[in-house]
Amino acid sequence: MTDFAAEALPTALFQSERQREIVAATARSGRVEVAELAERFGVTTETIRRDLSDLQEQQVLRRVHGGAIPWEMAGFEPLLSVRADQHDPEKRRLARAAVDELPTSGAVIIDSGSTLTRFAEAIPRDCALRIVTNSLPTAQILAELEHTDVHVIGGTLRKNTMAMVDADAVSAVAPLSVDTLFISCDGLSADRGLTTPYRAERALKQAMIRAAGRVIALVDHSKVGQDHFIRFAEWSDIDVLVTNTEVDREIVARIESLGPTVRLA
Amino acid sequence: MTDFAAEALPTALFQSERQREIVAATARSGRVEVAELAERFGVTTETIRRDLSDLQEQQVLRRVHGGAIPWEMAGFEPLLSVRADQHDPEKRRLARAAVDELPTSGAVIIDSGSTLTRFAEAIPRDCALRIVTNSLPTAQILAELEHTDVHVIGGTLRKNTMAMVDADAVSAVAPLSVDTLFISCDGLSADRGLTTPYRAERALKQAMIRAAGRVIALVDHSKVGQDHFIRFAEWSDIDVLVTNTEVDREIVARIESLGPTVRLA
DNA sequence: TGGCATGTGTGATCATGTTGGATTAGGGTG
DNA sequence: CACCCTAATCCAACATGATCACACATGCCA
Repeated sequence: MTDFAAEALPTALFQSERQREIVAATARSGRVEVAELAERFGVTTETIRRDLSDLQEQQVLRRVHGGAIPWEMAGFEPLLSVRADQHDPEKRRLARAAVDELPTSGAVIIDSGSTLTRFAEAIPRDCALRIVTNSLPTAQILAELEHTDVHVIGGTLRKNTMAMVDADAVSAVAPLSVDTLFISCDGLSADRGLTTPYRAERALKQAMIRAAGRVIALVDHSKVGQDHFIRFAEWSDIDVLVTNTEVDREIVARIESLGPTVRLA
Repeated sequence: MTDFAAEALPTALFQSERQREIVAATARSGRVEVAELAERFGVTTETIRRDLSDLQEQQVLRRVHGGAIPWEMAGFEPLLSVRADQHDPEKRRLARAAVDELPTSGAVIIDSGSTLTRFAEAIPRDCALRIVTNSLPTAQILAELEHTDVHVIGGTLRKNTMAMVDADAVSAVAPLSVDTLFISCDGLSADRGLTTPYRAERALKQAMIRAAGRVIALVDHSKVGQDHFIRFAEWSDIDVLVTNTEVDREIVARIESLGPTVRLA
């Protein structure tokens, strides 16, 4: 019971002040409760509920039964958010490095995955390419690039990755021809190439590889040396592998002997 | 506790002096109240309100209901995208009403547009449908419906609407057959039906209408009576029009005589 | 005389409380 | 696992008082 903020405030607060406090409390403790807030501010639970609804509309926090939680902690699939939390700085690092691999003109595909969403964030604002993606969050970020044409691959939305990976997506990718593909995977090794635990991903990723003249794989070091059940690319398919400096150098050497250039960041 | 209110000033102050004092008080305590200031300076609340409006224009403080707070403290910039939207409350109202038109099973299409994004938010969490949409924000919201299959229509992203409306989108919609379509428009009138200023939208919206057994139009009252250049649907295409109670009742009557049921919310 | 600053009055809007009826979460229990 | 129960929570609708915006009136001073 951290009662540090329990001092009864002498004056009634403005709505905006109260809402600011609620946001701060939510960010601090990760969760606030309606009843607790009502008591603390000396208002009814209905008022607090209205505050929470307002703040939810402003996308500052998200309502849950009985209270609210910070916006960024909500909704997005455990898989992606957990991973993002885990190796986020590394992913940003290699995303920044991979920007060098963007062509100066033409078209590229950006695969789905949290690393590639970080990559999309790292693309300079003056970029003037045609970019194709099957990832909803990546598309959203790319939309802010003024001079870039964003093309979304349609299909059934896989909710844990927020990406389209079904047969519709494959047939939308098949006719494309792009300069560069930025792809990711859930595991890779020198022996088995790029792998994923999801069968559905295989056809799409292979279609993407066929569509691209040049393939750049962005994979953080935690996945290097891990194998999964479904194998979708061999090393001869990959032109450049971008990963973190923390990676096992011996594996890097073996991969490089199989063709790809490996860049560390 | 500096009891600065004790400086009861015998002489009436000039406006500029009073305003300077208000700024100082706001900076000092982080908040001022209209009534309190009025009493302190011996002027009416209306005068204080005018002062606060002036000072807000000079960006030294920010008005809130009942008083004002320092400019810089009004922090956490809420995403203006949602809030800046015109007629947002009305849209939410009619979105809630339109939920009744959802079938209990089967497939539906949800068109793009801010009203329909509000509609997606209003869909109950236990909804178990297959939902097709060409709107990125709508897809993102639908992704949280656990039992719902979300299908995204691919194509080139139109950045101002965050939706796909090109030829790719049309050919993705063409083969579909769904129970209900929820559609919007930029203008409608009894004479000219549903219209939009965007030529590209026409083919897609017509394909959607052809794909659907039942068509529900969600349009807030501000668009009723407005005509735009491109006409994409006649009233015989529309089964139900959901709009706000503020709408011109005479227009409603004329529309109903042409076939559609009109629901007011 | 005209431009300001200010006061006054009125109807609109806003923030909050209140109430009653729906929903939901979380336990049991079979 | 399905079912039911209970209490908490939520939501919509209405009521109320405070606050606000606007139009207009007043008064002051160059």
